[in-house]
Amino acid sequence: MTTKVTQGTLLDATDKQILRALDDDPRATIAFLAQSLGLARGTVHARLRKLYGPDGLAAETIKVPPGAVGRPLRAIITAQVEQAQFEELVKDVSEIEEVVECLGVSGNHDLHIEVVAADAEDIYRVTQRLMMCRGVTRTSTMIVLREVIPRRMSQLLR
Amino acid sequence: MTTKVTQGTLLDATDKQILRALDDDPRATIAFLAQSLGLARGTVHARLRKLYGPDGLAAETIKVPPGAVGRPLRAIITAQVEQAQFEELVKDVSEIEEVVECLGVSGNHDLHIEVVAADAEDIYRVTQRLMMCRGVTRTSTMIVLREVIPRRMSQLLR
DNA sequence: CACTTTAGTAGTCATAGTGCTCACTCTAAT
DNA sequence: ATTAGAGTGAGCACTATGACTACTAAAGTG
Repeated sequence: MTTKVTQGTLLDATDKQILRALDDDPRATIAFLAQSLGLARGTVHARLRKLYGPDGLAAETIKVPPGAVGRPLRAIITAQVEQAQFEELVKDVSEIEEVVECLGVSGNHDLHIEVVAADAEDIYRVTQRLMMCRGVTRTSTMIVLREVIPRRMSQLLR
Repeated sequence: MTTKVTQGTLLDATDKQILRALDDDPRATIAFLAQSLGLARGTVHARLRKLYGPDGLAAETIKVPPGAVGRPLRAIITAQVEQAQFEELVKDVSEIEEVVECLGVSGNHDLHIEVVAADAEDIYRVTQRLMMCRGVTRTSTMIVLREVIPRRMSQLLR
């Protein structure tokens, strides 16, 4: 088995089974997992300790619909930046709490920023704030009209 | 308090506190949460039952680094589609397991698809498969070079 | 205003789960 | 053949859970 759960190592079939079951029911007990997966309780216990441990693959996160925190709108903002002051830029962008993710991508645009907001005006304000971040030269905003496939990971655990 | 946790309702301060603590430590016990947040055990128990309950705001999901399941590369693919056969298209795209999310967006591109893959060749294969989905007329691929700000939600729980 | 509803607190209880050991087995690698 | 790593099943003391109680406080209704 390929079980060493450290950076760069893969999850084996048992890890995936456990994580999949946990995705179904995040607060399932160890005993329940063991029983429903046909494993010994100690085994699940040990796996979980590794998965959640210091250099494990921290395995869960909150999945709050942005609407539940007053920000039902989503937008994708792409931004072109001057490479010079990159670290300062990252700091500036990080401070915008509406920013949910920021990726550096290949292609015409340098940054790919995902944002949640209360309404259209709010998105406008966020865009303005982004324009004021050090190094940002241009932005382009796309509003998310529909979640065609909501974010999913469990299909990767097979 | 604004506590009815149903669709369209907001999380109140207590819900947010609990979820934030849970984001830190997904497997924290109810007793621990109660103690560290200065609430009665029964209160946390009741809140959690609602949050995770049938019409609660299902609150956690697995957060597996795609590298841990053999797909260290990420890409954003934008696709233009013919509106006609939309439902069929969604079905086709859903069947591609490398697709992690698919959003309908405003602007020039109709779909905004996030993909994980084993390597560049794998991304190429996924792109080819997307092109073969009913209704897709054009795609454009951006490789994710760096996670400038990793996906984060907890800043919204304040 | 009195009344009802809803949420929280602090306490109890029986049941169940946890984290930990141990001795044993199985498998793959040396 | 021997060793190292993982899984098993069992047992242990300890803790957490879920469900209950009686009581309090705040908010909404007639």
